Amino acid sequence: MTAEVRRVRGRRRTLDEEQILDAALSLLASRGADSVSVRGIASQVGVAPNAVYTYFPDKASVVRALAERILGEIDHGAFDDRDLPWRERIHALAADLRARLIARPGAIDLLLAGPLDGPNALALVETLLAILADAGLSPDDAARASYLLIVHSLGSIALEVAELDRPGPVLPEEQRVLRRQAALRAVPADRYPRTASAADVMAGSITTEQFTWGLDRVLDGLSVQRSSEAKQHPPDHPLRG
Amino acid sequence: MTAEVRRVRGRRRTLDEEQILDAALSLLASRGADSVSVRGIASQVGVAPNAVYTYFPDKASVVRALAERILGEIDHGAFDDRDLPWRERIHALAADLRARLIARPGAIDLLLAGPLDGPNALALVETLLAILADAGLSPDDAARASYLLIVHSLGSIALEVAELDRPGPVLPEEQRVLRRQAALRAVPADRYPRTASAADVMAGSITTEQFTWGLDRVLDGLSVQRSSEAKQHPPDHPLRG
DNA sequence: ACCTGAACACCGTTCAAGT
DNA sequence: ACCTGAACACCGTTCAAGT
Repeated sequence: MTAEVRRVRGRRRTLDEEQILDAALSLLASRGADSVSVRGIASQVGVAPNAVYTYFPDKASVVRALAERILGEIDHGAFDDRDLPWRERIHALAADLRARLIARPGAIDLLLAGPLDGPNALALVETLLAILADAGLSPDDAARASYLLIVHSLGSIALEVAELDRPGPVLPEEQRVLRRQAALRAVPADRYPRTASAADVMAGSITTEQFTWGLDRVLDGLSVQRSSEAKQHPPDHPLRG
Repeated sequence: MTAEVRRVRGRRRTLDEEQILDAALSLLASRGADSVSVRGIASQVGVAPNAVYTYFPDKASVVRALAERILGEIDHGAFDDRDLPWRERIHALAADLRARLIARPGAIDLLLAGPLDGPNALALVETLLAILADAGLSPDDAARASYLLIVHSLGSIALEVAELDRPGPVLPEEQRVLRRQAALRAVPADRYPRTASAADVMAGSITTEQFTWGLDRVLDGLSVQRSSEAKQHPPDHPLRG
């Protein structure tokens, strides 16, 4: 019955887990993933390095909590409007995730540092499964599809972030494309003829537009598979609702 | 005319770049990505830590060279048989890449640590573009498609490696699925009903079979896009050849 | 119970010195 | 030209001690 934790003896807590994660997030935003160190966090909150170990057993668990917290910023309620077409809902969810992770380079490294098995990661999967069920996919198809969509989204983000000059402030998309364009135009056409002549298109692969295009191709692929394997419910006409 | 570099004065080189990369690769295989340190490499080749800086300007360039070397292991010649169906050629290429990177956990982190702009990365893109051209895609479509395929492949691999208990030896696929299954079966069904009831299917998402399935969905998506935008050349009947 | 100081075993990198 | 020893500024983590 006593859910409250008794802290009778000894010093009061000067911090809590959230303040530690706040500090870590601010370091991540300002100076990149490498600066998210136990010592850096400690000095950010004004405490000795080893005081962090009062709240987390090791650095890995701080990183896990940080990844969870970033995923927790997503408002799942924004994507469960079943009146909207399911493709739109998935696009909105993916775009939201991408915008958040690109804005905080280094965050994707934290997410990919371990299994995505926290409550907020599971909530994200659950939301995706709900949308895919509304789209008419069977539970098994929806499970496979949700993983494929996560692979596409996180994979795109990881490749896009890998192009950044780390660390440093995030340049606007247009400038990043121009840099990539310059690099790709320097590709020797004698050795890489196809790459060289497609340089400008390849440079655009890190844009929002191409991310959306790729997502549409994946969704097309899922629709093809669905319509050929389960003809009893045609596309965009879910059985339920 | 004198392509040979003159080394008249001073000590002879006791090493070369390749030996450094050999040592780094063996560390990567035996003790994971974290152990690929300048000091670790140096002691592996039996030299003082700072001797590495004779061959590489900094650690980042060692990592770049290492990523390039891993991509260089792929035998592109194995995928340019134009008598084989293009889907098969892409599957073979992706499967080869995946097998190499899963066998060496940590390698995917090195690849995603910076831009994929080295000679071997470009050669990989060039090979993909050639296959996609054989498939009948326009140069622009092929460029977009090649990036999408790389995103899917590297994204799958990154998520799969993130599930591993790092560091340590790579468990066989079946055992990794069983571990994941156990974790997913523990998901509370009241809060995550869809995830919980799809636990066994979700557990299989890190398998070769699911990787292949996902790749097929992406390829389906590309085919849909191609057949609706360019009906002049039907699927699996390239214009050329 | 929580925080500190000090220490241990690392890390990347630089610099002056030796050959 | 190449390698070394020593140093600098880090890192994660542990441990005994103080309140």
